[in-house]
Amino acid sequence: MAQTYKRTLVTSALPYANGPVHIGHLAGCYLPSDIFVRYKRSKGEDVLFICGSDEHGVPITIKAKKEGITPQDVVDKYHKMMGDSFKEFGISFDVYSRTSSKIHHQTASDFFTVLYDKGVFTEQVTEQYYDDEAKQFLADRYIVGTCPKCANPNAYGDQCEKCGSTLNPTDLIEPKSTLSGSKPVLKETKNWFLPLDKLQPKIQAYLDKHTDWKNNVYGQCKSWLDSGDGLQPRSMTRDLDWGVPVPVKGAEGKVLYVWFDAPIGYISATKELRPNDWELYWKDKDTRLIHFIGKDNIVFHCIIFQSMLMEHGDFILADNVPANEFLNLEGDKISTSRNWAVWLHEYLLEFKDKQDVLRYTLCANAPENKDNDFTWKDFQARNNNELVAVLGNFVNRTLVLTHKFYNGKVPAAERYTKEDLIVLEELASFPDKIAASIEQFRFREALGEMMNLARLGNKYLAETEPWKLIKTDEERVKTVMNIALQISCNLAIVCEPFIPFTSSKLFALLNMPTLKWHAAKQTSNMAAGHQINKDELLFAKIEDAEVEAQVKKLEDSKAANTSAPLSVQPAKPETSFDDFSKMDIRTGTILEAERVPKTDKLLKLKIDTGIDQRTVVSGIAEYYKPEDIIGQQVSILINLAPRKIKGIESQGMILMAANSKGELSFIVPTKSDFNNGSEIK
RNA sequence: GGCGAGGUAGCUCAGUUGGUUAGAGCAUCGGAUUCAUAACCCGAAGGUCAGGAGUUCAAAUCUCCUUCUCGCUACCA
Repeated sequence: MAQTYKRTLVTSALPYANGPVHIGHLAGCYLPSDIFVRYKRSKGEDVLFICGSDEHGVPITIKAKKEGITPQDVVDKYHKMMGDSFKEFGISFDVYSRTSSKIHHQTASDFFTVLYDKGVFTEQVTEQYYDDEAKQFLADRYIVGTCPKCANPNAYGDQCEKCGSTLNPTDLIEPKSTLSGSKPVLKETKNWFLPLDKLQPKIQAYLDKHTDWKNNVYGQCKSWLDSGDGLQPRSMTRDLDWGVPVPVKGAEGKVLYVWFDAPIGYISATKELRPNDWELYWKDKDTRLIHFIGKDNIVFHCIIFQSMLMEHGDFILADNVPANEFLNLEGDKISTSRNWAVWLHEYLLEFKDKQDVLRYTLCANAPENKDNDFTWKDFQARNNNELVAVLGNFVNRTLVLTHKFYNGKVPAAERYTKEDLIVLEELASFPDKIAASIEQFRFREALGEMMNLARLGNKYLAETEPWKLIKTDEERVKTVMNIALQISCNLAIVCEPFIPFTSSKLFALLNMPTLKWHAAKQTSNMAAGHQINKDELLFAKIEDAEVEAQVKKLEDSKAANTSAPLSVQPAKPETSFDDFSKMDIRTGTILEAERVPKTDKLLKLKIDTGIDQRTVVSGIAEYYKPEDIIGQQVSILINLAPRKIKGIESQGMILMAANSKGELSFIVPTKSDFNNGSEIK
């Protein structure tokens, strides 16, 4: 901690180029990093701010396929859209690059080669699904099949989106390639793994040096290291054709794992920005590297990427990784697929030129230590009660009075009273206070301090009452107004990291050039006789109707989602009667039921099948309590091969109906005299 | 079930190595005021610090148990 650095390299998580940017992204990492960087720049420090689009990975190829365009088309579209949004909101990247660029491919490829030549990777041959028709291996996302848990026939190879379970492609019942529709076959393939298990001691030592990281970040890293068997080797290559080709002989048709490739994007973007001296920022011990991310990226940045850098050997490691938690919206998780989000490009259509209002609100409500909720009501309140009433109002009354008394010319401070000196001293103390908070990544606190400066101004005016004093003591009023103007000017300086648009507007109103951080410690930035511009409001009130419309918009999209008929899964491929009749399904009755210890979903059932009594383990504990289902009639597949689950041999499968929410229900005869062992056919 | 992060005023959050009557902003109520976007300024009210037990002269802060929320993870034939 005591270390001092000559320069800072700030990276902000590379957004994935398959959708527009929403407020969660902004609050999570782009706004905090921007505030941090703007502050550093204002202090005159050497800082670079790096970002770009993450354009590889399977979801992009799937989206492309769905829309009938190429992956390049997809990333071109969103790269531009995201870049525009960031620019419009004043996120001041020094470079906004992309991982599909040539320089990135080269950089990532070289990086891999270095690790490969050093023998860092372990090679491992595994069986993966292969599509014979399309002649390629299938990424998890390219395989759909029936979810073994909720019977959703459209589960992906890595996850079922209906019930949320994490899957392996081999878990799927009736897997199907999304490329050709054919049934994939298992085929051997070689991939290169980063042996995180062996690197664990090094990573542990690295983390031990950074116990000052935020609780959520440090805790989550520890969770990975300490849980179960510790870190596991992870494949750094994938059988896919969209990405950076693996630069190894015999690796045709393979690309780098997107999480290997993406963080290297920070390096290539730096190269792009500073072709000649980029290494200064990545390889010099005097550089401080900071990754701003959201909490979903913690493991990749703190463990995997740092391991890569360590093993490469030439690079510095991150000094801090300030990750924010998640921002919710009106009480619900932000969701792209449910359209439960505030999109930046849409926001600006309805709140033109109000970038700073959103920046302010998101910073004030940033999920710094725990998940937080964004509500439109709060957005309105922050604008009306804080930006308008405190900051805007102070500046406005200062400007109005200056024009009224002095035709807009800054009066000279004639003689300071004791009270004046106290206010001036306090005024000069703000930059350091705000800076201290920013340096600790406490942006909401920093923002609060900034507003306190405006409060100081309002209080000063209320106490000195220049509008009254002008009738009795004109000389005194000059000093008072001079001080009020100095406060306004210093506000323009210290508010810049948070609300840069307002800052430049305020500098313009004051007819002042943009001043840097150190000037905010001065109390005489505005010289006597200086002419200010005509007063104008910094912020406008936001009316109830405006935010109500936004809430309604959200409610509408929620209604659209819930009123939409529970989606029905498309039919599976044709099967033969023979295949069907191989299954022996009977009615049975539950005799006993108990929870399987240490699981959330499993019940151990004893079933009378009419033929015998057998034990079945079933994942229905979330929907049925053991005591409620004793005597319950069920349908059971009895000739399914037995399988051990949590050490218990399960001899059959209870058939369940599953709706699109993944909820389960027993299927039973609707007439009474169907004894155990009745065939279902 | 395991691991991690949280649970502090109506709302959003601070509370440093345990130390006197637990803080801030917003909202509420009262007062003052009119330069200002019914804004500002002053003041008040509002908390068994999730619950319980323990350690201590002293606990929001340390230990244990219970409970709720979020994230990761295991189980689903």
